[in-house]
Amino acid sequence: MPLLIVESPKKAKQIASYLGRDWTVKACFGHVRDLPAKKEEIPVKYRAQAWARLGVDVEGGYTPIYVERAKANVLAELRAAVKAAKGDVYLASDPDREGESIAWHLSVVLGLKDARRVTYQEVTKAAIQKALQSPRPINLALVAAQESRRILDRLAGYGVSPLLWDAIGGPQSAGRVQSAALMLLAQREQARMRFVPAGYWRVAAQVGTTPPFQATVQAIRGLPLATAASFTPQGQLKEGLEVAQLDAQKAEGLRGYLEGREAEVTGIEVSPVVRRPPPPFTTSSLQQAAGARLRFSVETTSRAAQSLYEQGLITYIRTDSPALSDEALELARVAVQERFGQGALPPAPRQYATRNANAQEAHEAIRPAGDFKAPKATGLSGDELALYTLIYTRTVASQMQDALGEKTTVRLQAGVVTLGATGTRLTQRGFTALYEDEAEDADDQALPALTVGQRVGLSGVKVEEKKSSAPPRYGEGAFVQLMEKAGIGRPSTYASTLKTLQGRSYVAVRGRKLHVTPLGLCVAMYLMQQLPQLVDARFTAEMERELDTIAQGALKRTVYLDRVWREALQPAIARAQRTSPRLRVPGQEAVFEVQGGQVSLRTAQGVVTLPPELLPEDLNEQSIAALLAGTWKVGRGVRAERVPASSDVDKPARAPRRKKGEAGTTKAPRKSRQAGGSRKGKRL
DNA sequence: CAGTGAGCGAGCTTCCGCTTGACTT
Repeated sequence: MPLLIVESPKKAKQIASYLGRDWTVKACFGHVRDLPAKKEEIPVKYRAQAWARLGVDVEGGYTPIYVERAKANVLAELRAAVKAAKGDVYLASDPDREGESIAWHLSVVLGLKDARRVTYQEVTKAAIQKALQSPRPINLALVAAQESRRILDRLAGYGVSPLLWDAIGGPQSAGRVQSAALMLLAQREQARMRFVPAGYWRVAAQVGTTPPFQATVQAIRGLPLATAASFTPQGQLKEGLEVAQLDAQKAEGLRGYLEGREAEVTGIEVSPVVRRPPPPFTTSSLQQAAGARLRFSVETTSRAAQSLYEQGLITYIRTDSPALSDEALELARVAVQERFGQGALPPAPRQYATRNANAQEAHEAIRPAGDFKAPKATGLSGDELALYTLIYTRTVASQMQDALGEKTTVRLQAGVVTLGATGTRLTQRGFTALYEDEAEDADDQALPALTVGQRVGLSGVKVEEKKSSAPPRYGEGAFVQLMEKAGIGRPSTYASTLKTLQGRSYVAVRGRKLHVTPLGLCVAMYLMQQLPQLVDARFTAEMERELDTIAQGALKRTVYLDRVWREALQPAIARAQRTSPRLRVPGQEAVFEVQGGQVSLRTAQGVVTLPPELLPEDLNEQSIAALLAGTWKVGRGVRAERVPASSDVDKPARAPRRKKGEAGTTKAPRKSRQAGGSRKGKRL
């Protein structure tokens, strides 16, 4: 009886139902071998080698040591199944670089002579049967690309981390993905600390039509009024920009000038607006949307999605492709037709392509599985119902018509002052019909019918001083999307990278935003100075290009690894200073110092060890004085948790217990270090 | 003489990516 091996047990069950009793289908649960993680995993015969710690013979052609990683019973079951199949085995791991590698490791571990590799893009009976008819040998060039990736990550991670043990102290870590991610966050944090806000004024008047509408001052004597975009991050007016700047007195004068004055409509522009439905979900866009709309953390989303997948309600959850299978396109179109009628459907199904250059597209989009159960029919509740509804709605919406409308821009002249207003009106709701519970854009207003030359009255003039704001900190979802765009990490690792950064206390979540801790800033700055190539997101982009060349058979693995290791990383590690970094705190007369994994703040008045919950945003003159006096407490001088905006009120209520858990995650590892650190517990 | 404590030295920490339960708390 032939044997088919796939990665996921869920998929195995599905495929077994297609193939019937003539086949055995087994899961290998992902990778079955890996480099040894720690000393006791290194086979005894290698332990004396200088390179043994790395698990890769860097002197002998980068030969890796592989040890079995899978749970013992998994491999035992596979071996028994291979025996029963008399070697008639098909390897159907995922159709990407990692999947090819898994197939190769399986062929070695299971002693398969002429391994038969099969791949398919969608899990349907027809696709599987077709795939089984054309098995091919394992693509060893693609395996070499994966092996290069694995070795590079090991050399970078295990090569650089020890520098941090010396320079920072404690169980610190560095890696191609986590350090580049940390750097992105640190750069944003630094940009915020350096940011100098600039003041500007917004002046708006009510226009006395029926209905009335709001118009804002655009220009005075033809000179545009300064806005946030007129200033540099240093708070200076941008070079060569001529704008009108107000102060309190001038703004008040302008108010008096406009109040009760008559204005003339001098221009009306109407332009068409087309809004396309958003594409079906990938791992990263689902995490982003669930964060924004349901206020889920990345971890909450991952957990709920995994459960929905296991219940057979949605397709595979770790994917970088927004594409829908033909079957799914049809089911989504049926759902649209049943609810909104034929008119809501575009003539042809909409197919979506990824815009991500690194996408491997081994799976389709995240969508309802099977027969597209309506959310109400699933019997779900709580987080899972909310997430399923989000996925269902997004999938169905993706097969609906565009929303069409027109945007009207009006210009008014009142003496020397030019005012403007815009309004958008939808003429065809299209997919937005599915999102009717949504609040409209705050800027959108209905404009009355106007004609050029018409005279209208201004009243209720409001002047408001505003400040340009620093680039915002990332929320978890937005950051996952940034990682994807930068090409660092994979759908299966976005959540765990965030967890690693928090577990190491480099990053903390406060008010649903990602903050870099003082320790994270010190680590990032140290790496930036000593190993700039590692923290550069372009390192990964370059790696991906080279791996592609290896996969095409046009570049030798050893040649590439020599270039990144022997000629670049290894000498940089050898040259690196191992002294602890000092980091000036922007805007303060203070310096971060770090010793034994502990960050202290040094000022002219003295030195104080920073409490673990202190974040850079907490530092100002008052808090530094309190720290030195030993009276600082978290929450003092920190804005209270944001009260939900009114538009959030109708969203599903979130259980408060989760917030508590999130706040706790950053504390535990630090405590263990302070206690002397012999605790072996793995938190990650 | 037995117990205590200071001081010293050795050993440890770590990567990324693929997949799920089986464990506690």
